[in-house]
Amino acid sequence: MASKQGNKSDIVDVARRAGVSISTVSRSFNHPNLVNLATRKKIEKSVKALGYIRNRAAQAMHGRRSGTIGLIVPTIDHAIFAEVIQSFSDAVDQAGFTLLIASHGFDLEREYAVLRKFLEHRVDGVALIGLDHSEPTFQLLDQQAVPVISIWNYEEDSRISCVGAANNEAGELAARHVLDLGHRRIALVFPKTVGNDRARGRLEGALTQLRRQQAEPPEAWTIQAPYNIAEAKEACGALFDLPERPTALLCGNDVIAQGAIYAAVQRGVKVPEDLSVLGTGDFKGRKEM
Amino acid sequence: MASKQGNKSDIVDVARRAGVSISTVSRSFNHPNLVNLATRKKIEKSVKALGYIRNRAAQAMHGRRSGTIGLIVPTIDHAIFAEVIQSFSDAVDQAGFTLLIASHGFDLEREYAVLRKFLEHRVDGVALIGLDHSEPTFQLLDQQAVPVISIWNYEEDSRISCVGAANNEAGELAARHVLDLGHRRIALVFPKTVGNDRARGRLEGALTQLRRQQAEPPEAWTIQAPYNIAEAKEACGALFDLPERPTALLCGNDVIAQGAIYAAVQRGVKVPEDLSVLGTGDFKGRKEM
DNA sequence: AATAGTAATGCAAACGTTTTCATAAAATTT
DNA sequence: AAATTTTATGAAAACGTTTGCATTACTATT
Repeated sequence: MASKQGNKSDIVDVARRAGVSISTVSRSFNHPNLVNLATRKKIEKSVKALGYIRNRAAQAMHGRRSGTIGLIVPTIDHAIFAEVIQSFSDAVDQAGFTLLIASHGFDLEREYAVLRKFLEHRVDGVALIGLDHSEPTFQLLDQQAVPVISIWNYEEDSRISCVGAANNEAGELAARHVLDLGHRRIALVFPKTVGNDRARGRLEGALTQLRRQQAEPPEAWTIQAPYNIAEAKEACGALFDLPERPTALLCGNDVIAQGAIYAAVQRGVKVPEDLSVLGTGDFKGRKEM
Repeated sequence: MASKQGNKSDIVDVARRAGVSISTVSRSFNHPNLVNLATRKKIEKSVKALGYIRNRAAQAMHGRRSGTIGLIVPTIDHAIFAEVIQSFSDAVDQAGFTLLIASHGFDLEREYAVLRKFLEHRVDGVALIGLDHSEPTFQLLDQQAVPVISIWNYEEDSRISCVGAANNEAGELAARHVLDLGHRRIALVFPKTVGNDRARGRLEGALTQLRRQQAEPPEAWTIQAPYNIAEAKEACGALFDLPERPTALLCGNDVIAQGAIYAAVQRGVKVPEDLSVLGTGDFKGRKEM
């Protein structure tokens, strides 16, 4: 075995063993074409023998890149974020970078703290989720001039580069669709919009469009429902028990839409014959069974 | 505004602005009690004014810790792993460390590559999932003497520290349970065991126990099913169509158990009256609806 | 009042690399 | 064969910190 225990060989050791200078060793890593093939082989051998592993920390100190990208999410343990993280991770990996990750549990102060930590590690770039961030976060970001991108929502006039869903547009589109279908009595079922820019955007978009076509729903037809099928079902149930019933439901997300359908079925309201239900999202249908 | 653009202030700038030496600045970060309160205040002010952010890379170079922990998982986008990652992340965070993460898609060579990458970043510790790793991975691990832990399965004689389920025991326990219930005609439905140490462990444990009590199932009663309710249902269906039917089903996981129940129901076999079904895992019941 | 501790600070060496500049050797041109 | 270019290498300065040692100024002890 080539390795003794507790060995932490550095570039100097490698150089000595290969009988060359450390500059040559460094060069053979970073600009292999500048060093003679035979020399390179010797170095490679020395590296293997010593079990040498380069120290990125030392590299990073030279103004070179740290080779890391930071991703800050609200939470990891949620299907939708897990998906994003996976894709992001794959891309980062493929580019030869390493991914730093942290979750803040929807707490913007923790988000700021995490960002600082990442900056201490000199990440070469950061990705955040969504466009709602604290002022200090925004300031830190452009004070440090670190490349940053926001994933999740798209807004024309965002303070940082972003890629994601254009929720306002989605809402408008949804409203236009049911209107085009001929509906005039349209109810809106959305989750709480405080601290939920997606829902807010969709709701605003939908309302804008409905107003534009003189189909703004009455107070009683704009209700709130949590992100939870059972509770959404209940909330929608109340809607059906009103004297005047809407002919279409615009739901803020697919979970609510699902609940709405169950509520309708329970009351014998036929979907889509008696009621149109539109969800926003792209849930896959139930695959199982 | 205190910050100009493109400012990359370092500890020297901070020291100069505060009118102290860099040693004092460094000390005020790392051993605040060794520096006079008034001085500390001055330094703090200087830090704020310059928007200075410490460089962990430079710190790491001093043999100090890098402040990072690496977590290598097969895949992120899977509920069970996402849960583990979330918990791990929280713990790492709380300890003031930063989490490096990577997934290898069940490819042990990629796992090795990722480990190397993490080692280049001088992680202070690594966590892996499961106990199946390539020989080079194991060697690298103890050659570099990096603290390592495996999450997922527990095995007495593991090469690396581990914490997780003791699958052999789980299998034995499951078998003992149905035997204690009085069953003698017990079938086993497990996923493929190649490359799936959990399933293998459980199956082995179960078989050991069944043999011990002279209740080893006939060839036809030991079947394979994929991790998928629909297909598991089908696989189990075949089992029920045999001339001689088992009275109990030992399933390798909860998904299979679910499929088994559906298959039974479909054929009018009553669970648990006519058939006992035991799954291994801790799936929550269906919450929705 | 002299002495011994203690508290607060600075100097300079170290950490493991990369990179600029200089130099030697080899290959090419005249 | 001399002059020029190219190729391969090394010496040493930098990167931004931490830390051991030395120094100074106080504070407590005798």
